[in-house]
Amino acid sequence: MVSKDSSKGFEQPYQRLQGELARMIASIPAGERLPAEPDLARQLGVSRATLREAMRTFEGQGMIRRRQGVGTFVVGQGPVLQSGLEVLESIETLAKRIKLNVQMGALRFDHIQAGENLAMEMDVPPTADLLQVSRVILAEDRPVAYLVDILPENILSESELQEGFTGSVLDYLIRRGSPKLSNSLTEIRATAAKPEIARMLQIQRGDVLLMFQAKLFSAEARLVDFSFSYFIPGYFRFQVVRRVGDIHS
Amino acid sequence: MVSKDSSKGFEQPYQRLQGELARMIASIPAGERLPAEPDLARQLGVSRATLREAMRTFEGQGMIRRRQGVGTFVVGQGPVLQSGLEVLESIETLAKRIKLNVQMGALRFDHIQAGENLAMEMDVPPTADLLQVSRVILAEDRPVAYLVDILPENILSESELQEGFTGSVLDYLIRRGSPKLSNSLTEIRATAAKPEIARMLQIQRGDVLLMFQAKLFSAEARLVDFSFSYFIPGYFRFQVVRRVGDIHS
DNA sequence: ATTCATCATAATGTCTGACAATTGACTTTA
DNA sequence: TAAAGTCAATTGTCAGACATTATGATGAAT
Repeated sequence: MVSKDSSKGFEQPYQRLQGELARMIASIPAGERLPAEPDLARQLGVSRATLREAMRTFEGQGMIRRRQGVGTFVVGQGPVLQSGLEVLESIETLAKRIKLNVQMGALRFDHIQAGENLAMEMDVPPTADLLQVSRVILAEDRPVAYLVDILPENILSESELQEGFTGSVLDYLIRRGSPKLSNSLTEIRATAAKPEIARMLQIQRGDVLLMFQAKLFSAEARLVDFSFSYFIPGYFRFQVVRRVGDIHS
Repeated sequence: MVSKDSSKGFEQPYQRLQGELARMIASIPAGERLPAEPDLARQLGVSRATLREAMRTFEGQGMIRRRQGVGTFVVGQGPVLQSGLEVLESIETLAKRIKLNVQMGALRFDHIQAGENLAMEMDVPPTADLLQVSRVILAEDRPVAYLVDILPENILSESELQEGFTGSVLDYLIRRGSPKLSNSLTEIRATAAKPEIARMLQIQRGDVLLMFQAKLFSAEARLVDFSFSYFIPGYFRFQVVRRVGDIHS
């Protein structure tokens, strides 16, 4: 049982790697070279094989580029790191990175029953009790987004959210640590503002909004959060790296 | 110099792997288990390390889920494969899959000079000659999308496109095989239809459109295509799997 | 019979070391 | 000067081993 140094000791090497590598890549100017793999592996305290697994994912997201015989380079486009859609993060986290001063306004809780449509989408009985959390996100005191989260009551209760809720259900669930979250399936749409939402966001009815409709799944593949996010164009930049698909069946 | 069987022999192992693994994953029912890594590696003719690099990327895209001590499983959500944004494919390819009868209309070529803005975005001299390809995509004889591609003249010329162009610059470049394409950086926006585009799409000025602004890069990290895609909501469903980010600096 | 602890088994996670393939710079040579 | 050859550095791949974790089987205790 050599315990390996591993100062933290509570994370799997790969997870720690993912974070440290991301920070390192972000800290290196575009176009610059990363240390050679053997050096980098030593420096990060993992084997080259494990390092390469992580590198491959970052390469897949277009953050780095590797050339055999030459080296690994940080690719230009900074924005990929800034707001890539591959990683799910809260509006707050995202906004902080763009150095926006964000606040939450018009918070509202509603206890609703699933009903036909929601029961279909969320795969629960139509009589299921749900908690609906709605709020406006303000940046520099101007409304920029309207967020609605719908969760089963047994996953999150209103009383639990009363304190320590800063606007992001996602961040709250991550902090709480249970259930363990894995990923979200997000559908991207453009929509016109309905009267209710227009009023909340202080825009005109019919104005253009970017909308994410997301299903957040736990590690056990259970749906824990069904959410609608409406964004006023111009405040956020959402980007995604799409690899050219060789898959032509 | 054991030449390894490797029937094809012209691709790097990893690239071949990516395709074969994708097909294999797609062919396995959701929830089912993949063969164990050592077996799978043997079956695909690569080492376990190489296989794991590929697996890691598919895991990152939410297609598979691995559990230590148990195995690797194909994750449910069919939509991931159906119209996930991670893979770049042409509107035609996408439309075919949804079984839409698609056609191209109002094709138009323009020879333009880059100018200030385009020169910035595309990283070319302001005097560079560019080819602009615009067209409307019709589904069931109704306009559903308006596409504009802008390419350097030396990459694609009008005369070359005169024959065999079916509406997708991407598909054409893939078929031609040069330059080799790697990925695109796509920004997702919502916008109101400008008069010109509204006329093309037979909608009202100011109507809501989903818009992709994409930069397509070659394997040498050169920009080969700068494109704008406008979609009328309701005909396509764009989805993306976002993994919960552990990265909290 | 039921419950609990223990063990064996199998799978992924990680490590080590090596060799192959590619690139770029340097050296040598015509 | 220009071409060819050499060499070192770097990523790509491989093989084998051990570590860690989850599952089911086994047997003992209740």
